[in-house]
Order: sequence, then structure tokens, then C-alpha cells
Amino acid sequence: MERPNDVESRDFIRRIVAEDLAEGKNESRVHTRWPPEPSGYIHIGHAMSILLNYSVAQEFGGQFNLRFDDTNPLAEDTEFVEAIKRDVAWLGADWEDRLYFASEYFEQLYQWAVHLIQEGKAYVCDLTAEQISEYRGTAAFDGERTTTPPGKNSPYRDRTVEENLDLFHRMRAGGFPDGTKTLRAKIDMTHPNLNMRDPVLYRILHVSHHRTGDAWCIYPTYDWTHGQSDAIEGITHSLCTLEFENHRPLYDWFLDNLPVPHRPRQIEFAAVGIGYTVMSKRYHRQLVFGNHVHGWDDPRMPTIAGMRRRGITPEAIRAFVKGIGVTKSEGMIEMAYLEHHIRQDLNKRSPRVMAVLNPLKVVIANYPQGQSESLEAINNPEDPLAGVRSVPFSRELYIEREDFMENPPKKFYRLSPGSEVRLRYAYFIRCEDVVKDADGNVIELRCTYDPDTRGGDAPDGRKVKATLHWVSAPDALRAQVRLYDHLFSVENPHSPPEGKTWLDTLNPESLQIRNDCWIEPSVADAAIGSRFQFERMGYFCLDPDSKPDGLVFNRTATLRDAWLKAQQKAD
RNA sequence: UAGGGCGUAGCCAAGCGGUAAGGCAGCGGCCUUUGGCGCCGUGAUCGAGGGUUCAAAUCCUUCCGCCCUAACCA
Repeated sequence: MERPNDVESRDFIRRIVAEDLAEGKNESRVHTRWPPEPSGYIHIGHAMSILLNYSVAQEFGGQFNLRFDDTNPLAEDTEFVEAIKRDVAWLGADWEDRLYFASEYFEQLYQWAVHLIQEGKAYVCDLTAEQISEYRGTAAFDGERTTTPPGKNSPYRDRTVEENLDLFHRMRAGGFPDGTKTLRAKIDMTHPNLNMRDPVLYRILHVSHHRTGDAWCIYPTYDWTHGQSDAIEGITHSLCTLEFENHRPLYDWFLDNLPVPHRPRQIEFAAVGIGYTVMSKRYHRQLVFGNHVHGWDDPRMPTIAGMRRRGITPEAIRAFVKGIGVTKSEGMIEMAYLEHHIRQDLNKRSPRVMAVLNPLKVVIANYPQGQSESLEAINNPEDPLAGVRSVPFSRELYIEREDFMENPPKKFYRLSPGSEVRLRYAYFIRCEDVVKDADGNVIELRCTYDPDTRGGDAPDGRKVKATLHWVSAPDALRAQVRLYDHLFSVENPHSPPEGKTWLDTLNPESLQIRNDCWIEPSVADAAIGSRFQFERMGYFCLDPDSKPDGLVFNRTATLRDAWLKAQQKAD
């Protein structure tokens, strides 16, 4: 069927926002926010939420806030606040001067709690955590089937307003030990939505907070904080992930029962999952604190910090996020899809360079001893403006070990005894002899070159089936290269094989370090973070561990490899 | 079990009653001084059944499957 292709369809959230705008809601404003808890580093899943909230505001001429949801001092830390700010900014989401902390609203929240008590809609409860759970009516298996009994009222539910006010005041004043009392909303203990069965608003925690210090010993829960914070900030559309859908009735109940200045609307969307990795902060904390990776910014991690160190650009992440769309159906995106966007972005912007990761020495027998020359190489065939550079050529070179086979199979176009190939931007060479050590390992190739093919073309028109990258041995820089693979060996670590845990599925070969790599001298002064395409090998970037006399590169992504694929098919 | 949500090709995703967009992956081919890039071609009757209608992926209905919650975490 014929359908206009140029009409980009809107996702369901943008459609709702557009409708609200059309109906003149919210004084025709659009205002979103992203509310992280500073209890870990953010990951690519968060990036989707950040970019969605930010871009919706952008597209509708609205504003975007960054608000830390810092209501649980037990897990939070300023280190995470700083890391999150850095990562959000790096992704390109600009909160301008609107950086907020839910902890700034603690006093207002307290006043609203008092209001609720006065209205007879909240009470101080002495039940323990376990008792609260029991009274709530937890699902139970009666031997035949699981049932969900209605909850029953707390015996403290009918305390007088005066008593509640007094108790709540003393809770704040520090009169009670941790866990002995809570403030709960008085809603409905038989409500089918468990969140509505008298949820806890405040718990007692004699713990100092990274921003409010020891000013408080009672801390508001997420549910009691979130919607009201949105209201205070004038948020019009509070976009969050699907697991909060169950909380929406409560979110709305608070707004309905409080004298809030504004009425925000919560809309939920599906979070992303990506194959061969895990996307939960809880798991990330275990990976980091359990030393299964080298920190939050380990290039194998799906954290923003890790991806940045890996060499992935914010543009690639944005393109990826835009590509997967916004829906309510939860799925698992293939890693190949992320890699596609990484390659597409890096292909256009990365200067090419030649580097040999697994060196095999080549001596050009007919090239004069002691002679050398400079050859011109194109910096980026995708970008004419990138210009050219010169690379040194000499009698002794290194080529990639995988580019030579003594007994090549059919369709192996590269170097083998007697065959001729092109050295990129240099000459045609022919392999004349194979030098081996006592164990029969190939340690050197003796080749001859054709002086007439300088630059890579033969005047007589003869063709060659392969072009190899290479470096001049006396001129090349030694480098360490870190090759990364999937962090996990199974696509979904959340459902590991029988008898295994998710940690058992970590890929033992996710990091491979090569110390004897050689790279052309043009990268000598590259800045940390510089990205390159090592021709025929992949995309790499200079790691912060790099020193002037010891270059360290991270492999961001491999190039697609038709030969590799053909081999795998042959196996 | 209760409440909430989801189900369109291997993956993501358009579609909103008029007879299945697009991307990724795969496969085949072209091009090529990166076996890269680029280009061309190639796949579905929409979880299942029933119903309404001239016409249904789109409406109704029953069923099935999967996910979320049942924390004084967010």
C-alpha cells in the first residue's frame, strides 16, 4: 500500500504531549525532568529516559530539569551526583540552571504530611516492616493455589489527629529509634492495587544525608516524594518506566489530596534491554564492588562512563536511542543494533591509521638496506576535508599475522608463498620465502617489492586481490591494545542456564590485552580520547591510561568482517 | 492469586476499519588501494479461536503466553 514515507510518525508519548498542548493544558507549557537517584552510575538504559525527557521538552519548546531523587541516604553519595551530572551533560541533555534535589523539598513535604494528618488521611503506625507486609495481605499459597487476601487495618490506624501530630513531630525530633514507627497514608487496605494499601510516607533513619546532613532523621519514601516534587517544579509530563505504572494511582491520589500548586501527569514507557549485558544498577554495583570489572567506567560496562571510555560517541548513543523508539512493549535489543550505530558514526568521523595488532615481520629483500621514504595516505575516505598524511616505509615491516597463510584455503586473497598483494598506499609485494624457528613457527617473511607500483597501482594494469595494512618496523610506535568482547557469554544473563547464576555467565574473554602492537608514528601526539579507525581492524581510542612512551588503545568496535564470516560459515 | 501492562518477520518498530512502512541481523549480487564504506535485491496476514462488517492487525469477545508489583529501594 502507498503511504507517504516522509511523514515521521510520533510515538505515543509525543502524541499525548501534542494533544495536551492542543487542548491548552498546562498553560500551553511542556516541562519534563529526569529524576535519578545518586546511588550508582547511569547506563545506556537511563540514556533513553534522559534523551526522551530532554528531546520531548526540546521539540515542544519546553524545559527540562535534572532532579536528584535523593530520599534514601543509605545508598546515595555525592560521587554519584557528580558522575551523573557529567554523564547527562555529555549525552547532550541540558538542564540549564535547573538542577534540583528532592531533598530541597523535605520541609515542604513535611508540611504536606502534617496537612494529610490534619485531614485524617495519614497516621503514625507502630507496626514492624514484617507486620506491615502481613497486614497488607501478601500473596499466599494455600496448598492449591496462590491467593491474595484483602489487607486488614493497622491497629494504629484510628489514632486521633492530635496524637498523630504529636507522634509525627516527635519522629522528626528524633524521639524514636530506626524502624519503630512510620507515617502512613490512610487510603484503603482492601484496594486491589497493593500500593494503595496505606503506603508508608516516612521512615525513621538516623543517618546523615549527603546534602542535608543531620537535619533529618525521618526520610520520605519515593512515592511520597516524586509526584509532589513534579508538582513543585511545574512538571507537565512526568515520563518514567513501566514498573511505575502500578504507582500512578498513588501518584494521583497524593496530588488529589494535597494543596499542590500544579498537576503533573505521569506517563510510562518500556525500558530497554540489550543482549549480552545487564542493565540494572543493582547488578552494576555487584560487578563493580565485586571487582568483576575495573570500575564503573570499565569499557565493557554499559554505563555511560564505560561507553565513553570505550570510545563510543554521544551522537552514536543518541542515534541508537532514537532508532529503538518509544513504546510500552518490553524487548531485548540485539547488541548488533548498538554496534551498527557505533560503526555508522565512527566511520564518518574517524581518521584512518595503520596499526598491526599481531605482528609478523616482513623483510623486503630487494629494498635497499638503510633506505626509507614517505608515502601519502588518505586520512578518511569518507571525509575529503580530512586530508592526507605521510607514512614511513622501509625495508623491514610488520604485517598482521592473520594476513599470511602458508597453506591458504580457497578464497584466501591475502599473502601466501608466491602470492602478490598490495601494501596499502605503498607497493605490491610478493612472498618469496618463509622463515621459521626451530619449532616450525613462522617468524619472518622474505618478500620482494615492485618499485613500479609505488602508491599501490601497477602501471601494467595487473590486479591484486588483497590490500594489507602494515607499519614500518623502525618507525612504528609500540602500543598496548585492549580488545573487548561481550561482558557476558549468554544473551540474557538474567536467565542463566540451570544451576548457574548470572555471575557464572560472565565472559572470561571479555578483555584481551595485546602488548606487542605497532602503530604508525602519526599518532604520537594524539590526545587522550582520540578516536581512530585502524584500517581493516576496527575503531579504537586512546585510553586515559596512555602515557607518551606507552600508548594504550581501547577497541571500540570491530569492523564488519566478510572474511571472518565466510570462515565461520565454512566451519 | 489480585491489580496493572504487553503480544506485528530472528531483533526493534510503523500501522488507529480499506486490504502489512522502515531499520538491524541474515542471505544473494554489484562496487572497492580497508574482504570496511556505499549500492541493488530478498522475508510476515499481524499470539490463538469466535464474532461484527462489503472489508479487521486495526472494533467486540473468549482463551493462551510473557512482564511488573505484593520493600519502612527507587
